[in-house]
Amino acid sequence: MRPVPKKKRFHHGDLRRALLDAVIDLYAKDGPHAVTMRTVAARTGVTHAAPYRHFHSKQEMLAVVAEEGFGRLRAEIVESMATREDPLDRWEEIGVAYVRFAARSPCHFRIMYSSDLADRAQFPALRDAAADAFRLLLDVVIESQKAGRVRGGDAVELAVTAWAMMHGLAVLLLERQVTDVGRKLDQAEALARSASRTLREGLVAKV
Amino acid sequence: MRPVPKKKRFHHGDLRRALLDAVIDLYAKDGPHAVTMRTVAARTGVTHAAPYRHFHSKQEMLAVVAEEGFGRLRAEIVESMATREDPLDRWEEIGVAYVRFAARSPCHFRIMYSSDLADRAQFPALRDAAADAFRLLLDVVIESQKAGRVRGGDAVELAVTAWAMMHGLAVLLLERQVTDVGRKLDQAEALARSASRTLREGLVAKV
DNA sequence: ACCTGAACACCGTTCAAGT
DNA sequence: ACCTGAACACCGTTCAAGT
Repeated sequence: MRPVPKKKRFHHGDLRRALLDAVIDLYAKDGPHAVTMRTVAARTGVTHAAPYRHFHSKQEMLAVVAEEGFGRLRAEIVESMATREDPLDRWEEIGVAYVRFAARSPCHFRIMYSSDLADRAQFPALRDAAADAFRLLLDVVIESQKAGRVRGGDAVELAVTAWAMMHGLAVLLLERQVTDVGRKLDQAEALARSASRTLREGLVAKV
Repeated sequence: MRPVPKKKRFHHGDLRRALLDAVIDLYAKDGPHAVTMRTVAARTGVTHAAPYRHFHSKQEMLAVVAEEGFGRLRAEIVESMATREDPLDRWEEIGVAYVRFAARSPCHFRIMYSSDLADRAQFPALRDAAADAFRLLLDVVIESQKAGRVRGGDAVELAVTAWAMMHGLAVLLLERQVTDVGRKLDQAEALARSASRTLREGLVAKV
């Protein structure tokens, strides 16, 4: 009846969790190259075959990390949206939150959009998590249109336009392709806010 | 005095060129995973150590491909700009050309912005080629400001905003994260044009 | 049920040796 | 000067075997 003490049943209470955390740790410490099945396993104190009990492949393990990243992004967007009432203000806040997430959680962001996970059909849970985050933006667009605050037209297209702008900013800042601008978090946020407002003007223009 | 016939001096007349072309061929045919020193070498009929006579590393070889990509992008932008006189029209045309390039040359585009080449300080020629392309956009922004056609402010910031939007669109379309929208080239171009015009409205707004 | 140890087929890179 | 052949230290993945 009495179960074996959980602590010593296996090497880890929760190896799966430990592996996912190790991915981010190693990525943050030594870069994307340092994240291998072998280093991740070693960091959690198991051999490099052990992770295959919890994930079918390295790709799947990274997909779970990415999925969690989209969950966190969504939570942060929801939180930032709560500070505003006006739909256009909310729109702006989403964009700023998106870029801020990329700046604060660069490892998650890079894994979320890594080319190895581009085939979303292969990772339904990841696709859904990404869609849930996008849905927040889409809802605000629809709300803004209903309130007559932005021009009509395909809501998805407008949402994609806004998303593209923020995604582009996040990527360019993260990859340091924007000369020095991305070094300070404040600058990244300020740039995102400025870009958001420019876009807002453009969207309001044709109401 | 008489040199050895060029044709048979070595296995290739221009192995370097053949290797660079093989990178794109393999990428287009079998994806990024298929591009290894060994497959690239095999495709050009040499052993996998031979490329090291022409490039210090795989990374450097890809950097040269990326550099050529930026050259082609720049040429296409110049060509598309020539069709317009008005600075704001030129601006729009740059954006469309950027997205069109990504849609037509996805392999080059992906290599140009691959995370492995993110450290531009390591590849000065690549950095310069990218800067040359960005310079086209920046010049149009400055021209537009001088003509009083868009609001004032830091020209680099405005140019980055425009670049970010088009880059974001290109990336999202290429990675098929925009649901189905990116399947047809025409749709990608149309979306880019629409987004460009929205942005233009936003930039004109505060003149 | 979960992990180990050894093996397999791959990588990128180096280097003595050939021509 | 340019390429080969063999070696090295890595990968991701598989699987019989242990507990």
